Amino acid sequence: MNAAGFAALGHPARLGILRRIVQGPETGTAVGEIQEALDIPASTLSHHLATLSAAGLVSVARQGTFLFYRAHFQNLHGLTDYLWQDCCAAGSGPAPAKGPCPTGPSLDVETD
Amino acid sequence: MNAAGFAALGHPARLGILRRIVQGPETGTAVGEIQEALDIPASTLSHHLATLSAAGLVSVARQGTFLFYRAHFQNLHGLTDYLWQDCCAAGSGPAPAKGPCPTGPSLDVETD
DNA sequence: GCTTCATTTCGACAATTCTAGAATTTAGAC
DNA sequence: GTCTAAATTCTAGAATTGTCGAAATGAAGC
Repeated sequence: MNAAGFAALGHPARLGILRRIVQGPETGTAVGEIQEALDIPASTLSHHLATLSAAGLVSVARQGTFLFYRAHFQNLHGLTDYLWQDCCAAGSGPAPAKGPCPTGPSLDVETD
Repeated sequence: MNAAGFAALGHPARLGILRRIVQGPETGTAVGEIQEALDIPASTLSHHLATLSAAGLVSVARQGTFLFYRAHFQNLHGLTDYLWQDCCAAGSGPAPAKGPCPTGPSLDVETD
């Protein structure tokens, strides 16, 4: 189950899609907006969104003809929580230990 | 670059391998030990270790005929740091906010 | 040098994932 | 009911990843 979550993040396009969703309004981001911003063919985008959704990393809600995708933060947290439980089990390195909100946005998704 | 890291975690076998390495001694875990513990054919295991290594999640050192794999915690941290910078950029949900070492080991890798 | 052990590389096949155009579904407006 | 817009599903080909036995490599010990 966790592997599926990481696998869903393991593609530059999906990382970019998730980022767009995360940085969008809390009410969700429409597929068309993502498509326009990232310039991905609609069917390909839909496929990636389905992968993210199946992994529980995003949720979707319809509003008229639009579908709004929102980040599922709880499951995103769960994913890294899992990783740090592993790390801490080894007693190695001081875990993340980051405050509620560290630096800020500064990510290169397509720098792959 | 980050996508490769997540992709490396995106396979149950590799998650199990990493877990084994992380929970092993800080000096590293020999391939043979991992193989015996997880019962994976040597060539398959080697392939997965190469993937983890290419993603920078583990490092390797030879000692005689043995190869000892160790977790590269800095890069593991970097991976989740990346994720939380994304999340925080949205101003949503209180980031991980976990102390240095939370609960403990209690993971099901193969529960997939 | 030969042997043995630990691990990787090679090679071949199966399985999965990625991509994207075309057809379809869903919902609202007239 | 028909039209239009938004997004998905269908379909298929390309590309990548996963699996694993067999052969090759690297490092000791004799």
